[in-house]
Amino acid sequence: MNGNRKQDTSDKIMIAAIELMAERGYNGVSTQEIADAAGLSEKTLFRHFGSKQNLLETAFDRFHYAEEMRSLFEGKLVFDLSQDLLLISRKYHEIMNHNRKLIQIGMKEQVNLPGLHEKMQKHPQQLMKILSDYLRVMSEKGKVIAANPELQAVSFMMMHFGAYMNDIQSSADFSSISLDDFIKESVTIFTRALTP
Amino acid sequence: MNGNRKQDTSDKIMIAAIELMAERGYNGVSTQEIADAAGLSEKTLFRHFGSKQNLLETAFDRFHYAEEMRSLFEGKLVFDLSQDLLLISRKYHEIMNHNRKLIQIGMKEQVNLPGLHEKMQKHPQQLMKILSDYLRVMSEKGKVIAANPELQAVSFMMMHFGAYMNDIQSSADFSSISLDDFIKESVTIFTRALTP
DNA sequence: TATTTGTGACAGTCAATACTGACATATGAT
DNA sequence: ATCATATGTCAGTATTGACTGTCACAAATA
Repeated sequence: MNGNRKQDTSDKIMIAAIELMAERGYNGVSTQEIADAAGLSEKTLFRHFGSKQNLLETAFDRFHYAEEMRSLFEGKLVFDLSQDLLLISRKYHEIMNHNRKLIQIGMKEQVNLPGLHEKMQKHPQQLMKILSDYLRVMSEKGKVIAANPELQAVSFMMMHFGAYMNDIQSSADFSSISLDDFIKESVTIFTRALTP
Repeated sequence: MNGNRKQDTSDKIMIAAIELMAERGYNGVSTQEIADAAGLSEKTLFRHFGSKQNLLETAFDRFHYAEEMRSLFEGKLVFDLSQDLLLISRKYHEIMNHNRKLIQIGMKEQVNLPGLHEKMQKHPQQLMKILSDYLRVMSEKGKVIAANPELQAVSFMMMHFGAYMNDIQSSADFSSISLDDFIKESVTIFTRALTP
């Protein structure tokens, strides 16, 4: 009915590639395996992408969820520290989970994907800017202790980055602590620490 | 003079392997490259280790710094929250840095090294146990608010795990914030959050 | 000096893998 | 029905990479 048969197969291949490479790394997966997983022939893979390298790069550009962060929080921050930190940290994990596979690939390959690292750190950086700006304003409002907003923001982000990385690595997470409990605890801690 | 010529070459090879694999991953490095980097012949590599797989496993066992954590803190904790958290977090980064290359390899390869993940998480787990025990005692002493010590300990560890991972990944860390400043900030935050 | 031990050089095996070309086949559009 | 487009099949190339065997050489040891 529609003429996007080509796009569909391209997508299938890219999705299969991402799936496999996230587990075994770029060099750990063959083009044959990717094609099999996509239910297509290896030849088709090369017809679409020309090279394995290009396949990964294209896949990354296509499926890297790169929303403008700033707009996500427009009007959503109510300047209640606890509530806002909760919103921010939930959004953070939401975005990171959305890009989970790509992040896993990026962790493994610094060499096969030049320039990937910058893309991957864009979200966290944006978010950190938003958070430190927010903390600065809150400080001016007298709702947060006057200190170094950057340092505070970094600390908060690092905590969640750590939790996320821990989650990603242990396929069977035995930490026995749910992500949501952790998020709430982090908010409690920071609220108590930063409230004057 | 001494008969450890054999051990010396073995070590050279293992060190070269660790160095290269930390950057490019297990599949990203050939035995030829490893031998070259070690200044030896490929044949020697196989004479010593039999297989590439075994080389990595042996290297891991040999160079994985796995100190008994408990003894490191015997008598060192003075039950001043700020001071003790500082000691613990510094020790954490010290140990992680000591195992830096191996951790980098472990992040990339879940598949080529079965059982590696457990070894790698031993330190953090031990440390977390120590910290949560410590917080429980502090709580009983009335020096820390009564809450969930495990959750508090996890939060603290996650923060430092995140900082460490961030450090490892960005070869050129543009975060413009020094590790020591971060450590101090983390202690400040938690001290303020946990003190009654 | 004679012997053992560790290493190098070289040639080679065998399997995997990225990638290509030629031809046939299916599917949708006109 | 025809035609263009997208895919499959099959056979093949070239390279790489893990790993082996053989012989020669150097150094420590006895």
